[in-house]
Parts: sequence; structure tokens; C-alpha cells
Amino acid sequence: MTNMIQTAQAQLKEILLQAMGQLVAEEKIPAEPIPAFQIEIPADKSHGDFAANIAMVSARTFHMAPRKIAELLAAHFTLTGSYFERAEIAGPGFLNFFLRKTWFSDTIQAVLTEQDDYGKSDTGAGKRALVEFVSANPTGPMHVGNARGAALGDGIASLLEWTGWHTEREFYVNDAGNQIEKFATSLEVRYLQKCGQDVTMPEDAYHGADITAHAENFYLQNGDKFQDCDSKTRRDALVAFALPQNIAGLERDLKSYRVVYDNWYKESKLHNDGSVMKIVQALTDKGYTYEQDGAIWFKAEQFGADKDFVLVRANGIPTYIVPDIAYHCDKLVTRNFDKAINVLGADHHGYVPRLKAALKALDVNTDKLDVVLMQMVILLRDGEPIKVSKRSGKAIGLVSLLEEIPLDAARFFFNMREANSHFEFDLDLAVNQSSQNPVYYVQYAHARICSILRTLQEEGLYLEGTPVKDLPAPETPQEIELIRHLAVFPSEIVNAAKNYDASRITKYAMELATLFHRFYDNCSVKNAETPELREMRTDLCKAVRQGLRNAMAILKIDCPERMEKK
RNA sequence: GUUUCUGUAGCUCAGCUGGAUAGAGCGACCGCCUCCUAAGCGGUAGGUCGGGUGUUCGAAUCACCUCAGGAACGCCA
Repeated sequence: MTNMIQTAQAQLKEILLQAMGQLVAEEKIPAEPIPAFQIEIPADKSHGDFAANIAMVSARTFHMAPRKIAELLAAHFTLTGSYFERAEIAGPGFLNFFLRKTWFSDTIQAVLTEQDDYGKSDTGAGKRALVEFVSANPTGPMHVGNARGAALGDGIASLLEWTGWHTEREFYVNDAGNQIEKFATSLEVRYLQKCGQDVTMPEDAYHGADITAHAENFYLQNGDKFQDCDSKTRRDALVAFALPQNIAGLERDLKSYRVVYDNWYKESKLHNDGSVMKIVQALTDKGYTYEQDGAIWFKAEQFGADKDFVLVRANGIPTYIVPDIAYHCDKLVTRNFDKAINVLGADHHGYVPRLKAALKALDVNTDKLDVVLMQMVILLRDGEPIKVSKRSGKAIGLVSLLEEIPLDAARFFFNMREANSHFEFDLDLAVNQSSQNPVYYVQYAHARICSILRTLQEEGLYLEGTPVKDLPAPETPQEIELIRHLAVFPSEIVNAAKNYDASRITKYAMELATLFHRFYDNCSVKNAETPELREMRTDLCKAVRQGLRNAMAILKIDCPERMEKK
């Protein structure tokens, strides 16, 4: 749980506030509340390790030039006993602070001490989160959008775990409603065709080869036994045959993608136990519904939605959103999660306010529901977009995608951009130039470190478990930069979790790899000038290896110890 | 029309909870393996941060307007 950045920042804040207090006591500045200020890490290294903008934000309050305040402060604080050796006043009034070398040594040791836990924090301790993602229709195979959703949702769940949340992953199975009827129709048509009947597939039914395969297997098992029975019996039998296989298929495919769910929550449960109709009843009891054209409408506009919508159709069947409302009541009230996160395609953006409106009407705290909208994936082949459609049956699915590109690359790629951005996935690039894929770059850094450590061991220059001695402090710019970045890791995770954005982790890993490769090129471990220096660098290598591993562990991406030379 | 996402180097994108001189990869060009993995590193070239107004010590970042592109707006899910 060590965060060396926070430790340093806390020290600085204390130092600055104390100096401010002293200035007030000496009546050099008016006794006004000190405005909130920031201690940040400057982009330019010549501006120190940390920069405080306290003088600038205080200028107005104290009616004094920022640089004047900075000078007063600089004359009044003491850095003795802190991680800082000196400070400078710069630019419009920044106070720039420079770290002592001990901070860098301590950072390496912090990583080595915490190992697989380095980067974890407890900001979510004691709280429970539910991450629902993918929730693909069980009527057919998953598409590429589901592949992105799976990588993003799984990453978000990991981030929450790393920040202390008790986290569950959930897949909401749409095993009821209209699309199941359509599924039944499609199966029925293919089955009857198999029996030799001349029936045509409706335009809006499922035309995929998977439907035909199900019908054929069903026929192999049952022959034309169901040809002459009533339609309902036939359809029920077909669905009972095919649906469980599909659901098992989803589970299997996602597992092969390293996504394992805690719960597979079935929509049918909500219909069967009456939850769905209870929602309609509850909204009606509160006077939030009305009847029009034979349908029951919900007064959604009253609760901030763009327009009212239908809850129960004129034919008596509820629309899809009613079980969704029931489902979210179950998440937030019955199961009482502190946070429910949904990863949804951006095509659902209009649906979110409606769902929230209904939840509000039912007095459910919608602040506990966060929706991560994911923009569509555009697959490119030969520079041309491939149409992604659930119904065409021609789309590239999650499974075929993984046949084309390595698993690690897929998980990494889909987490390279934040959910909110449109994502162009160039298949040719991912397949043909896979050696340029950023995931290899990161993995290569890890393999290189492993190789260094192997070599040291073979030559007897490094022994596991060597006691920590007084090692020389890091000196070279490459060492310093590398450690600085290592130190940022815990904060990076906290930020990523707060923003539900695992792309920060892939970016972090790429940067760490870059800094390591630079270090590698400039600072030899094996041929270090002294044994002590060699040992310090060995520790640094181990710390970086740990950082890479932990970052990749969040995304469930492998870190091979060896990579083939190319 | 309404809602929403996006617009930064030739291409793909970082940077966006306001900070100091706007970055990376790819592509182009020039270099670096007698040395721990060259799937690596260094360098050169490349920019009115779509445009405008405002907020303030300070704006790629925030607000409003505007232009361009994607998406959603069903008694489908």
C-alpha cells in the first residue's frame, strides 16, 4: 500500500502549510484562509520532481505578486528531514522541489517488498461493486463489439479489485422476450426445411449458419418427430435444445478470452418470479403510468428522460426495458451493491436516461449506477471497413477474431483506447505486423529483464534473496526516470479505477517499457562499475519486472520470460 | 430536428480533474550490435491543437457558439 508519490506530496504539503502559518504569525501576509493548491509532477524535468502552485493561487487572496509569495515561502520553510534536498522559484511563481536520492532507493525497495501487491490500494475497502459487461444475446455468436466490451469490462473489474473493492463480474442473459421468439422462429424454419418443407426464412429472423447447424443437430437427434406437432411444442423443444448450448458457448468463448464471470444472471428468472410485472404494478401504484392506444406508458419525462415510453404493449407483453428495470432494482436494492457498473455499446446511450428515470421513480438511488458507454468498433481490412452486424451472420465474431490475432494482443489492443473513443481496429496491422504490436514491446521489456537476471545468475553475479545492503543511489537520468515512473503506478491505478479506464494501464505499461529499454541501452547491469552498483541495478530490474507484471496482471496479459529472437 | 461521441504531425492516437517550450508509435530519411535479447536505442523532418468568443495570472484542456464526421432516437433489444 506504499505510494511514494503520495508520501512525498504529503510531506511537501505539510512543509508549505507550516511555512504559510509562520508567515501569518509574522504578519507578513494577511490571516486569510489558504486557497486549495496542487502539488504536481512537472512535465519538464528541469522544473524539479514536484511543483507547487501555491504562490500563484494565493496571489489574489493575499494581494501580492505570485513570485513575492514564493520568495517569502522559500525563506520560511525547512526541508531538513524530508525527502527533499532543495527548492527553486521558477516561471510565474512555481515552487519547484528536488528529491533526495534516498527517495529513489526507497521506491525500489517498496516495489520489491510489496511484489504482486505493488499498486494495490484500499480506497474501495469494504464496498461491493458489480460489473456487468458483454451480456450478448444468447441467440447467436458474439461479435467484435462484444470482444471490446469483454476486454474493457474485465479490465474495469480488475481495477476495482486492485483498489480494494469486492467486485463481481456478471453476465445478464437475455433468455426471454422477443429475440428468443425470433430465435425460435429461425430454428423452426431451418428445422422444417431440413424435414423437406418449403418454408422461407423471414427477413428479420436470424440467418446465420449457427442456426442451421442447431436445426441439423436437432434433426439428427429427433428426426422429423417434431414436424407434425403443434408449433409451440416444436419451438419450445428447439429452444430447449439450442439455447443452453449457446449459453455454454458464450461461457466457453469468454473463458478462452480469459473472462470468467461470477454470475450468469438470467432474464427469465425475472419473468418467472413475477419481478417484471411487479415493476409495472409499482409504477402504476405510484401514479406514474397511463394508458394510451391500449398500451401502458411510463411518465418518464417527469423523471428527466427525453420522452415517455411504453412498458406494456397493447398485446399485453412487457417491453424489454421492464425486465431491465427489475434487474437493476435487484442489483441496487435486493443485492444492495454499492456500485453497479454497466459496460454498454454507445447505441444504448438514449436508453440510459430512461432506465434511470424508472429507477428514480421507484426511489432507487441512481448515483450507484454508472454506465460506461463504449463506442463502436470499426474493423478494417485492406483499409476498408467491415460491416459489423449481429443479424447478417457474416460479421467477424469474437471467436474468429481470436483465431486471427493472439489473445494477449486482443486484450491489450482493446484496452489501448478509452471506451469513449471510436476504435478503428486494423486487422492487417494486428495480424501481419504483429511484431510491431505494442503488447510485444511491453512483453519484450519483461523478457529482457528475465534474460538479464538469468545471465547474472548463471555467472554467479546475483543470488536470490541477497540481503539489502547500503547500495549506491541511482544517478543516471535513465535510472531516475525509470524509478519515477515506477513510483507513479499506484496513483495511476487509482485514477484508472476512478475513471473506469484501463487504457491508462496499457499506456503506463508502454511508457514503463520505453523507459526500461532506454535504461538497458545506457546502463549495463552485468558490467556495472562496481558490485554495489550492479546490485542496485539488479534490484531496479526486478522492480521494473514487477511493475510490468502487475500492470499486465490487471489486464490478464501474459508476461513471457523468454521471447524468440527475430 | 433532438441526444451523444469524435476532431491534435502524412496515418493511428496520447495529453483534457486548467500550468512552464504540445508528445508517442507507424510511415520517410540518417545513425547504433567485438558488450546483459536489435521484437531494442538515438537523431532529422513534420503542428494556425477544426474555427470563434468568453472565463483568468495562465486554455489543446473549462463554458457558450459554430463547422465537419460517426452513432442513437420503435408497442425491436
